[in-house]
Amino acid sequence: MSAEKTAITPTRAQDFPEWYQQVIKAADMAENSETRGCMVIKPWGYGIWELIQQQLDRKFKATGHQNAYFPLLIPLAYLEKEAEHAEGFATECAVVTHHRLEAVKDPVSGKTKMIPSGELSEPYVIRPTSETIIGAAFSRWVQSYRDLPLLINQWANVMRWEMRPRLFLRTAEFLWQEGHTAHETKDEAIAETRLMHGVYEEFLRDHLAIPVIPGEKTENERFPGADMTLTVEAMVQDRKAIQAGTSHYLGQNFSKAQDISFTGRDGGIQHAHTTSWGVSTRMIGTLVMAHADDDGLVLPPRVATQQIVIIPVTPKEDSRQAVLDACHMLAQGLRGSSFHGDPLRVHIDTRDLQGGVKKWEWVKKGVPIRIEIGPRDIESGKLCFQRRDQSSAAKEFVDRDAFLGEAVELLQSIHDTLLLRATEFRDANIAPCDSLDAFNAHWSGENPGWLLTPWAGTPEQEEELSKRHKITIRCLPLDKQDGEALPCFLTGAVTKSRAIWGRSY
RNA sequence: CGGGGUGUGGCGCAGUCUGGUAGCGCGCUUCGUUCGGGACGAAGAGGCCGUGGGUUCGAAUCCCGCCACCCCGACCA
Repeated sequence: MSAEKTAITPTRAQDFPEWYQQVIKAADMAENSETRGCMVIKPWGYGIWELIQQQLDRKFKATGHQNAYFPLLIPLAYLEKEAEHAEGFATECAVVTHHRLEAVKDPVSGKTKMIPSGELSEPYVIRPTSETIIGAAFSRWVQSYRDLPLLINQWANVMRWEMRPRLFLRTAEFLWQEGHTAHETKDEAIAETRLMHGVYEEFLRDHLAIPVIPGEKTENERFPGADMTLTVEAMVQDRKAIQAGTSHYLGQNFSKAQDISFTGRDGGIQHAHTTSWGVSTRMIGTLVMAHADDDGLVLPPRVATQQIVIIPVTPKEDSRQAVLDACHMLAQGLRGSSFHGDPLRVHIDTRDLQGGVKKWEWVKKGVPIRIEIGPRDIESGKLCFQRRDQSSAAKEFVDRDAFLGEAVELLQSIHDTLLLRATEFRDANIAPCDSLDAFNAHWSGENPGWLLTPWAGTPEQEEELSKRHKITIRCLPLDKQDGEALPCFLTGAVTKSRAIWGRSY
């Protein structure tokens, strides 16, 4: 049998990285911009981000956080306060050194050039993350234990001068949220770190249909300046890992460096315990790599810019208006339903294009449900619908009235299917491993998947293995730190702890 | 920051070796046929060939500089 035609070339099996770029292009989500390493996020991609924002923001508010906004530019001196943190971000910082331009005519070409002038006495760094500038504010805001906890979130853009950008996964500028909190005690701060870690896990699972493994980073992989970094790790279709979100317990490192201190219940001066946590537009890249197929994007319904697209089939002028009326009536009805608290997002595609062109456009954009209504359906009261989680040829015919009642269930079923598929794929690609020989052999494969091992090695031993196989410990899975005591695959030392190893983005 | 590559209508490319003033496919516009369907035909619009200088009667093409982007590494949400 000849290979079926796919909407995306190459396919995942042929060239995964190129397939990824083509999916984004075909779905019209984003494009590279003139500005080095930066992307233009187009409406279809930005719509996904807006939904992610709205839904996450609700969860942040529900857990007691408030939004605020801090400056894009950070005084260079702030970054020098926490040594480990500064060192961690130094090579990626973009620096603002001037505050005006001067028009100068080039004597040779006669063209006017704008030359930076007005050098700043103190340069600014474009925020790569905001711990330092938010910490400076916290040090002013916190005076007494009564001012704590301080629970702040910021939706913002940040800049990290990355050497190898890739749409959504790694861009020089990206959008994210960064939560920053200060607490009276270590226990409270750690509880907060875990709470938000849990929020991320739940969000990825219930909203993006991405099953993640919650775990802790090893010392080597920790955020610069953190005492503990929790992560949610997703496996995408080439079996690589993507860190989808992190939550850090920063101890008193930043509060001591930036003097976030307060008078405690006993009248003594104490330093706050702080946390920070964030997810970024990288989640959109993760979503693409987790769910898209060889026909393009596949959107989980909760973050689909449009959840249902209705394509009127109007072959004859005399029935045209009746078909359009039926489409509008159906859309109206559907918009009256709600899915997880939001009205259904329904679009009628009335553009004057061939039906097949429209269909494939929406397939490539990943719309969960496509509906067609034509003259024959007007008489019968039916409609034809197609699910994006099924073959692009599969069609179902149902009564329009019945569909109205089933639409929400249908969307949930699509979500469940995506989550189940991703979970089965992930679980089929995590192998237990207890010997060094098997470990070493594993990584020579093309797309090796992850290994779960008993682990009691040192950071130096971890680094050696990481470099040799181009892998990292993705995390120490939270639910696997107190298992059966087994010998570490490297050192032989008996341990109850397990580590997950894999290649990552 | 190292190694490679590419800059030509909206997109993808040919033309560059062997200088003589620009071409193909897709897309776009219009008309017609077709269509529960990613169709076809015809006509049409659209380009200071990345940028600055040099050689030449003449440069997309040769020489020098610069800039940008892409791919492969090291770094990273």
